[in-house]
Parts: sequence; structure tokens; C-alpha cells
Amino acid sequence: MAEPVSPSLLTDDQLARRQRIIDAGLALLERNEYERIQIKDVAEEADVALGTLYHYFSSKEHLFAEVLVKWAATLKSSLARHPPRGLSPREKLTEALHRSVRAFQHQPQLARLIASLELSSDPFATEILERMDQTTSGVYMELLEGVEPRRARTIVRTVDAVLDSQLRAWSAGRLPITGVYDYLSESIDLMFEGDPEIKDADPRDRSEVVGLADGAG
Amino acid sequence: MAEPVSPSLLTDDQLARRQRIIDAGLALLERNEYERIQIKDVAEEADVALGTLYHYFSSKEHLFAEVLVKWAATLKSSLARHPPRGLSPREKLTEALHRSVRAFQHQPQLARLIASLELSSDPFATEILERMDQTTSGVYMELLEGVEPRRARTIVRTVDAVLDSQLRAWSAGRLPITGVYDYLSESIDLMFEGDPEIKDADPRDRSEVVGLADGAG
DNA sequence: GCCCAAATAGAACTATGTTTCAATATGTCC
DNA sequence: GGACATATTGAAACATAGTTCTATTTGGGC
Repeated sequence: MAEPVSPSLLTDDQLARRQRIIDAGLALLERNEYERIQIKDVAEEADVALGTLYHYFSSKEHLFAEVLVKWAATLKSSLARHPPRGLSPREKLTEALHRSVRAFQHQPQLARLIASLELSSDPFATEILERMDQTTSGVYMELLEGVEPRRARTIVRTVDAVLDSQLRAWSAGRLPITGVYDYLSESIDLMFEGDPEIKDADPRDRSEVVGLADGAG
Repeated sequence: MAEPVSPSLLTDDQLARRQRIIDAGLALLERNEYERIQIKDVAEEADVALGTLYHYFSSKEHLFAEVLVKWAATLKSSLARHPPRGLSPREKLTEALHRSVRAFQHQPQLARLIASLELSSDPFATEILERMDQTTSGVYMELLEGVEPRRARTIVRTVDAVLDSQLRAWSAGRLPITGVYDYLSESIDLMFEGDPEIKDADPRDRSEVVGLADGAG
């Protein structure tokens, strides 16, 4: 776990190589379980030497945390390009979450990956996780425009926990994917129960939905 | 991962030895991180040979899943002995969850353990996990007497997810323990918002709060 | 063309869960 | 009470992967 070089100090060439490694990780994740992917396979797929890989990433977990970031970035930008069309905050939130589930459905290993990373002790990995957490929370918060902020934060935290938990159960084979959708909807409905179903209060002031698709690397 | 012998076929002597191994695991968990506990340490602590340990448990994960069951059983029986005194379902649920958090607080490694087990592929481990899940859900459901069953189930699932998620964050050092208590309360309040705060509808029919402290082994 | 940092290849190291095995003990059935 | 199955022991061997090391090569800038 030696300190890897900081991305900000790299030449374009090196950045490209670093990116190639991340892409290789994502590619392998599409056809293998995370735990069964060997670091040397990633190096091979990326066409770099093992030592090179460790030159850029402090550990397997650090590397895959960056893979996760990259994947999340594409998800976020897709969400930003086609914002949920629901009228009420509840509908928008539901739509956004369902879209997230669909994304995971196409990449089942990502759910396992997140679970693994949450157990990691590599400081780079934990830092990246936390950063991602804040970004996704931000995305959801924006959909809850008009909801009292304190309440909105609780909703987001809760819904995030449910998403995480159900995805985990699904990826472990303990729950069909339909269960994930259903339970999520049910939880959301529960939290908005007795709500006057506020329609999208003020469609102005929407110029800056940015800050979602960056931060990747 | 050879099939270990089934507990139901064991002599008292063997059951005692098996139990000694589980106790040893729990004891070690009190002073070490789960990941850093070596199987041979457990064997040593339990005063059995390595081969003996593997005679009873198919893997490290299987063993520690049983450790978890044992721990959960004591928690459950404590909850059964002193049922939450809150008047409304909301209060009872909050009290029960806070008590769970306190239990984890005394055994921080248990939270990590659960997270690890959820990633395990040992069939014994997953079976045990699922069994535990159902039992804890059952405990919470009983506290929601008077709440419409479908709704109660959603509440339990949601609250369970939040507990899990916050404990995970805490055990990874990403959240202070006070945050766990606070977020849990907030989530619960949110879900009971706009509720007529049903007071404990019918204090009769309470004779059988059993079935909580068994199932351990 | 020289120099140095980066990259390479792959062997070596390490840590641990798991398996094996021969020797010994235990206990049960006839 | 002898014999046979089963359990236990202890230690060594195995297997797998992540990580580190080292000798060597490459390539861009002065």
C-alpha cells in the first residue's frame, strides 16, 4: 500500500494509461464476479505490467473504487441529461431510484463491489466511497425541491439505505429484482404518506443541475 | 468446504465442543477485528485441533455465522425479557432499535461481521443469515401490533435497512454512534408522520412473545 | 547521446484459509 | 473386553491472491 502518484500530476499519456486500467477493471466486472477478478487479470486486460498498476493504485480496492466512480459518473450524467419527468417530488424520486436499480441490473457486480468496498480499510477507497455518497445524495436532494430540507435529508438517507440494502439482498440471490423495485416504491410511498403531494413548486431556478457528472477522474 | 456434521446428530459431548468453538469465536471478536482473526486462533482459544474445527464448520464464514446467531439470540432474549415500554408502536419500535444499536455498540465487530457474511458464498452462511433476518423481522413486527400488516412490513423492512446501513457507516468510521441513533429516530418519525399515534390497542393476547430466543444452537 | 524517472516482466514473498495424514484416543456394539 | 468406527490431534503441506522486489528496458527533455 505505498502511496500511488496523484492523478493531478500526471501527463496526458499517463492519465490515459491510468484510465485504461480503470476501463479494464470495469470491462472485467461485466463478465466476472468482483471477488474472482485478479489484479493481474486487470493488468493484463489493460496491457500494463503489475508494477505499473500498483504505481497508480494503492490496492485492488482502491482501483475498483475508481472503477465505481467512473461508472457512477456515467449514471449521474445520464440522469442529468434526462431528468425524471414525474410531477411531484415523490414521483421524481421514485423514477430516479428505479433508474438506478435498472443500471445496477445491467451491472450486477457493481452492487457486490460497493458492499466489498464498504469493508475496505484502504484510505483511498474509503475516501472515494464517501465522495460518491455525497454526490448521489446531492442528486436525490435536487429532486426533492420544495420539500422541507431537514425532512428531505431524512428521506434521502432512508431511501438510500433501502436501495443499498435491497440491492445487496438481490445481488446475494436473496431477493428477485422485482422485489427491489417493489420494496423501494413501498418505502417511498410510506414516507410521502399523508403528504399534500406538492406539485413541482417552481420550475424556474433550474439552471444549475450541474456538478453531477464530474468528480470521476 | 466438506460437509460438516449436522448438529442434530451429535452427542452432548460433541455439542459442547462445538459450542466451545463458537464461544471462542465470540470471545476473540471482542478484542479483534473480524478480518484479523485467524481460524487457527479460534481453534487454539477453543482448545481444539484445526481439523476438529473444520469437522464442525465448513468455513470461517460458516463458523462466524453461528457466532452471530448466538449473539443475536442473547440480544433477542434480552429484548423478550424486557419488552419495550413505549406506548405507541412508534415508541416501541424506536426503543427496540436503540437497544439493538447499544448492543452493537458494545460489540463493534458484529456489524463488520454481518457485512462480511452478506458477501459470503458459503451456503451455510447464507442460510443462517436468512434465518436471522426472518427472526429479527419477526421481533419488530410484534412491536407493531395494531398497525396494518402490509404497512407494518414495509416499516420493518425500511427501518431494518436504515439500521443496517447506518451501522455499517459507523463501523467503517464514517459516522459517529450518535448519528446512528439520530438518523434511526428521524427515519422512524418520518414513517409514522401523520399517524394518529395509535396507543397500544389491546394489551391482552400477549402470552406468546416466545420464539425469539431459540433457534441458536 | 545522456540521464533519470517511468514502465516492464515476472519471480518472489506473504498471509491465511483449507486439506491431508498418520498417530492416538474414545466409545459403542457384540 | 476386544474390535471396529469415529473423533481428535498436531503438524505439515497446499492453494490462492494480493503485494512487493529487482533487474532491465524505454523514452522524453536538456
